[in-house]
Amino acid sequence: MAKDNQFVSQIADIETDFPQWYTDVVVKTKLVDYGPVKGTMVIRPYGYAIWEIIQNEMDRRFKAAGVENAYFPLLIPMSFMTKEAEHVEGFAPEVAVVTHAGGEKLQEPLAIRPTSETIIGHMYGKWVESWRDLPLRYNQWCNVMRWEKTTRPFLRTSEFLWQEGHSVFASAEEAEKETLDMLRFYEEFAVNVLCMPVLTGKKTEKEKFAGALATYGMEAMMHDGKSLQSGTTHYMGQNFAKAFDIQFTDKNGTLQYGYTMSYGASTRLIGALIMTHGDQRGLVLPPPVAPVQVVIVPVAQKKEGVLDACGELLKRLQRAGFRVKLDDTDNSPGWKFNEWEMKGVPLRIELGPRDIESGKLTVFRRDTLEKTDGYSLSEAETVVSKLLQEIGENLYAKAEKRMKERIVDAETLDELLEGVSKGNFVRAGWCGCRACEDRVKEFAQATARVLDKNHTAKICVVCGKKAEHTVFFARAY
RNA sequence: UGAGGUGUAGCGCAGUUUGGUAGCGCGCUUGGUUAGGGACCAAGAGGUCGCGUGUUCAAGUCACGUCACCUCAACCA
Repeated sequence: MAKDNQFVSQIADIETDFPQWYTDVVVKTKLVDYGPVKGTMVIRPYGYAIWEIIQNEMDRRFKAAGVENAYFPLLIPMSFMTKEAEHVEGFAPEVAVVTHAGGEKLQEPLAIRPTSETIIGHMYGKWVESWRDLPLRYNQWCNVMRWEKTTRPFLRTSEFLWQEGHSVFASAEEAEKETLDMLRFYEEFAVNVLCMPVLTGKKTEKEKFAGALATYGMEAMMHDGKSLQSGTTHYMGQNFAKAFDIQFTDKNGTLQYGYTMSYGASTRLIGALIMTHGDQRGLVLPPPVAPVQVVIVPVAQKKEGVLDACGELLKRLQRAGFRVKLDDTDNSPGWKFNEWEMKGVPLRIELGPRDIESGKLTVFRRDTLEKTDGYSLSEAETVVSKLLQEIGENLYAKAEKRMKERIVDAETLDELLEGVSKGNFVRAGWCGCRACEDRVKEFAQATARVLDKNHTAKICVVCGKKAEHTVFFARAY
């Protein structure tokens, strides 16, 4: 036990020092390392493997929904950035700009994209001429740069990886529908791939994207009760179409502006995963995104037949379609157990002389920390399949239970403050005015995350007037 | 941008008060014994003490300057 405690002490306490726990976990499990430039991170193979799975799963869904991939340039002429008034105001403070190249000062400074609405708007302006050209529904996987003051691996870095989808439609209705469809798309992804419950809904004016008419968000509740925006969709109306001359001739021969929308989800999803499911021992990865779903740890691996049996099991499970790893390094079994638990592998199989002799399968579940040897080695494929399924469902259920328990209602500012201080999402009425929203922020350091679709509150939590909306307030990352 | 903190071996740190041989733990290399919850023994390798200037016979240690990173607030996927 003493040794076990020693191991645990390598990671900060998850309950009392969550920020440090997070930093410890991402670095010690080799997901990331800090880059030499402030706010940059290196995504190491184990972390990048998670991103690749997220990409593959999401990309497959995009393509099924009819979205096409493309790639637009990293550098954007500064003049593009200023074409949409609100957009430039919102992003100017965090744009990095290239002023010199080839040893000379550039005629026009070039923005390193913080997001690509402008350059894609510019290209769409060239490509759209007729109603027959619409809709355009493109997505790109890329990096973007936002010069943030405070940074944290995955949650907020100067440069991050994401996908950004940009569509243009002939009608407002179609663009608005796509905006809501994509919100549901993200939600489905969060639930089924990340095993992560989320709240989705419309953002307030204050929280909406610079240049959008409406922004919708997907918020996930982290282990400490704070909220993390994990995906957003934006309806731009004709704002960007007018700024970039995205015009087409309709069926009646009339010149019309298109309606645009965009949506994005980033490597922040990995941060969300870690903070949603992690525990005192480190990462807990849901089977659908785990780069290693099953690790086979040989016991007494130098004894005759052990490694052979492990290799055979490895091949069987690989053939069955699982992501499996055999750890045949020289480390002791105990060391491997702890290491792979810290790295969040959902299922571990311990295979030693005893198991080979008896034909039993010894498995350890990361989510419940339970070890059993009641399964048959010959049925390994079926057992693994069943357990991975159960683990995913259990992780979702646990996270959903926690989220539901931590949504509380408030009718006064004091109640709201008490709620968010205890790490809850607070559901409360809001009259809709900016002053009251600002007051919540000032009083409780909490922001309006999303509007509740089931509007139930009667009065505004701040001013007591009639509530126009019911809002989920929370402290956020 | 405000407030605090830290820079010494790959990692974590001690040493700085009172200037005088560069240390500890882990990790790493080699060999051996081990093996069902972070094994043990032995022998090794590894350092411009963040950077610069100064004081001094002598600076990791003192002075001044500078840079970087981390944490917390304000701003943000």
